[in-house]
Amino acid sequence: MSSIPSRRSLPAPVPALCRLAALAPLGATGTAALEAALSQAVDIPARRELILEGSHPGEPRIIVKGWAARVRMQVDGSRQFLSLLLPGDLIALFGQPDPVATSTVVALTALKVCPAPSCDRLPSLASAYAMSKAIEDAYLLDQIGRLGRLRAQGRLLHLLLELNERLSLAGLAQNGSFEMPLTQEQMADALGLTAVHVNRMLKQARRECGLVWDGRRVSIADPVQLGVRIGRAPVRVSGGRRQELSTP
Amino acid sequence: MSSIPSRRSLPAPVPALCRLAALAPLGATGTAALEAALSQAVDIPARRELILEGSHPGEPRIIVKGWAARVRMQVDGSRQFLSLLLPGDLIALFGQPDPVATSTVVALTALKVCPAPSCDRLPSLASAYAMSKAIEDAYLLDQIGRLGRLRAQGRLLHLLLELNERLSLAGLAQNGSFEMPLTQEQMADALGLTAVHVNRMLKQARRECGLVWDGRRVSIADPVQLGVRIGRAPVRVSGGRRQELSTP
DNA sequence: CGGCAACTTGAATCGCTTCAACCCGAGTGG
DNA sequence: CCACTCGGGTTGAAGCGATTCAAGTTGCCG
Repeated sequence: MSSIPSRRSLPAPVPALCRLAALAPLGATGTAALEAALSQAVDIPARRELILEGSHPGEPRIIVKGWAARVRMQVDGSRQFLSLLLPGDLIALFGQPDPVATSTVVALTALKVCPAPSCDRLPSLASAYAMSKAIEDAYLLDQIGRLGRLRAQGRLLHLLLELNERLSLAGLAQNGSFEMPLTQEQMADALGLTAVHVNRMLKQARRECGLVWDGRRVSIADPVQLGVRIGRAPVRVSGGRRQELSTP
Repeated sequence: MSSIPSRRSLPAPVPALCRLAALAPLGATGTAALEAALSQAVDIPARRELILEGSHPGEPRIIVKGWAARVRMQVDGSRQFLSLLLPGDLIALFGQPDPVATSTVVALTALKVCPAPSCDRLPSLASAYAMSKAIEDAYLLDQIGRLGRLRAQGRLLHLLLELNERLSLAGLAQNGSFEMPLTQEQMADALGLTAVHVNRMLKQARRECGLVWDGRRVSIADPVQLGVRIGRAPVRVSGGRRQELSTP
């Protein structure tokens, strides 16, 4: 919720730091390393490709600001977003030697990215990275479930709940309300639908689910209740004791 | 006893070992550790669940024989297979502390599984595991692309090519022909379709694509050409130079 | 002002699901 | 021995959900 370490109980001013601190206690050295890296953040224009499928992915980086997507192109020109990348997410983090990128990463908005500090000497960073990777994998599985077994409206609401959940971790969503920079066409690429149909489902969701979307900001009336309604549980990747996802 | 190291150039007698040896050079100690683990393989009946979503996943294991699936259940009772697990695949391998399984793993056929030797003291095993994990991730991305942007027939052929590719690595497929233990209903769960429609697409594929499927064995006339036709490239996760996974 | 990208809406078409019936081979038990 | 069931495969017909194509709107920016 609040950044873990010590001093501030206010939401961290930097969303990316806020997210990573929420994944694992960073300690003074981890925080310092990240802040040093953050100061080297560079700007990337929208539509720029950060990683090309089939090429060497380059050094690991952290998304500081803006949204990106991992994307797969089909021969017929249609696109499928494999996952969305939000502030605090890591890219180009690989375990195997001599890695080759398995997907293209493209900036959906203007972006700020910084190098991800090496975690070789910083166990606290290493475990934050491991958590981040585990969470990313879990959301990939969610994406498969969405595309495989949900209809258009379920997919849309499911994804909005995921975004709310992930942005909350970085302090970028409050009470089911968050900045939403994607166009309907980009939503369609994420959902395996056409932009036209996303538009229709959106209209329906506004009517039936208390969804507000003015083009810049999304507000979900009651995220928890909506999650129950469409059968979506929050993603959890560690912590043996039952969290309070209780249905008593 | 020995498999890769020295004497035989024939395919290794144990498919699981064959696959892991193909991922990274195992060396004598790695091979020995795996063979010791293989001798502890146990039988699991079909339909048994090996890991339950939301619970602690238990110790890492290797699938020695048979097929399994990672599966997500929907509230309405429909199932979606997230990935198929074949001989040589690892399960319950996590990087984060105190992990919680993000998907259920269920045996699709009768199974033999053995414990996966710890890789803490065996760098060669560690890199084989890392490769295995990277490959698994890559196939998850393929699954997303399949479900998001392919029609039924494309999905079916795409998956069959994936299976051919993966089984080849373990020495379980030759010239596009392999044992196929899945029912059409299980294929449907993997493809996000209904069993009825899988049946129809199969019939069409037999007519139009030179596919043979007698219920136990699948044969693809020309896997390479079919891959080109439907726009599928072999999965590759490392090695800047082009590998050849050639099917000569 | 024109031009462009994103959003909106309608109508026709298509792909897949749904529901149904039927076939077949492998047990199983009277 | 045959009637029975049961899981898996096969096929037809009807219905619906999503796509496609097309036209029109809005807002933004040079």
